[in-house]
Amino acid sequence: MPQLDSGGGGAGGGDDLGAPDELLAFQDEGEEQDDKSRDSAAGPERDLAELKSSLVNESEGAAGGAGVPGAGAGARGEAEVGAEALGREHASQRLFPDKLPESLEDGLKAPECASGMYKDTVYSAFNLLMHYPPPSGAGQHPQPQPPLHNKASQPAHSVPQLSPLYEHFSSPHPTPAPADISQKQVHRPLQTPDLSGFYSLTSGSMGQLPHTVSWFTHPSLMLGSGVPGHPAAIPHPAIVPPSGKQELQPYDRSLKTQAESKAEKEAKKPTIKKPLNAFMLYMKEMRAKVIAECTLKESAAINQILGRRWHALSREEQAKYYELARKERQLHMQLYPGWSARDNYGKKKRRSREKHQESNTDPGSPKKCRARFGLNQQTDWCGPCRRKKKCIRYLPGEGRCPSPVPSDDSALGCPGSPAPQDSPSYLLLPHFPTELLASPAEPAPTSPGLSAALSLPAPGPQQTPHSVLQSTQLQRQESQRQAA
DNA sequence: GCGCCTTTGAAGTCT
DNA sequence: AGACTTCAAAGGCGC
Repeated sequence: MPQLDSGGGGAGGGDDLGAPDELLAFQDEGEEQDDKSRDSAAGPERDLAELKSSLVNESEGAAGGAGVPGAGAGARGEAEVGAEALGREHASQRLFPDKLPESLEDGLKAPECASGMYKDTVYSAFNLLMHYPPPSGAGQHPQPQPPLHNKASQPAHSVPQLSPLYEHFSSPHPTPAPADISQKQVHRPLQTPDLSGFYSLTSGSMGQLPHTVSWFTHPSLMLGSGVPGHPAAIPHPAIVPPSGKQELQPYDRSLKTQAESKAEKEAKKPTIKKPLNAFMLYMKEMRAKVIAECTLKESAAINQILGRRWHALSREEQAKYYELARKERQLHMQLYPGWSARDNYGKKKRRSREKHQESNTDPGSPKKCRARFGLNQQTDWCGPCRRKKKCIRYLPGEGRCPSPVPSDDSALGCPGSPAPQDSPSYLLLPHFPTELLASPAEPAPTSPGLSAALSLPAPGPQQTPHSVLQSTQLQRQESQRQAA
């Protein structure tokens, strides 16, 4: 697997957490070609890669011109700009006075400005943590912040694209917490005997983040509950209160047994979210743009588009996000030394293994059906209506799909909209805009930017990012031969 | 109101 | 060790 070039300032850094911040190979058969084209940086394949990038950039540029708020700003909370943004802006101006006005996509567009994103995201934010002066009195008595800007008056592009963690901790007014956060948020660290082990950084981490410590202890960052004033009490974007239930009244609580209350406490523990990976950071940043360009709101479709865009990104562009994600993990690790991803296992979904097994044992389940007909489990819809959830070919009472999927792909498509042979799966979404069904080579006139927004590949053998679908077709043909 | 969808990546678990 | 599973974000949608 290709590793990030150390020269990219990336994963080769000595302070790795051990996580492989590597540019994962694409899942399609164009992987080798992509790698070769990027490695050789010459020839028609290189041109193609540039074309892809230009498509992405073009669409993103169009989005920026359309007044789409900076994706990061869009992904962030709505009303948290104000003094926070100004503070960041000032800090960034101090740090990178020459780059501040440039938007993130500017940094993405221009290879020579590839560091621009770092300036606006990783480094500015990280340096912000390092250098931004804590409020006077070691952060104990902050001066009231006058309302400096509202969002409308704050140019989106002037707001540095900050990753959630950096963004949050660099902000005097962190991501708005739930109104009842003071009642609900009981930090996991506060329930551990060793408070110092969590939000207040260890001595080693303090050495690494000297200025952030006092910043973190800013009273405005404190939770209203828990240990008032304790430096460990820091609201955090990665910390969410337990889903929505009101706490028991004291009287009710008194009725609970100790074990029950303990179990409830466990259940009500706020969840420390996983740090976002590179793709998640990218999605957060770009979602707003895609929504604006494609007038889509369905996240499933958006994510498919973003997934393709992600693959269309150059290694350097992806490296920025890998680096950002790496620093996110690093900071997350410092903030929550004892945290493990396992802590959140089972909290999000009750989609248990038994459920999966049940689904697998269901002869008409989509999974079974796709397997039966050689369809890809991840990308293929099962049946004429392309439903993921239920296999349309499953006939109740018969318990199994009656026949293999015909070779004619139109059988997979809804009437009147046959699925292209290599159509991306997002084109199969039920509510996908019809204009997006236009040929990738000939974008619909009504939405010329959509093709670019989707980063649809130019026709040609070298542009087959959805090899999954192609392999699916091969599998399908194979299954047909076997059936014959 | 919960869970699914959909994406990639990280990390945990299982075999 | 490798395969598999879960969870991060997001918002519409189905049940």
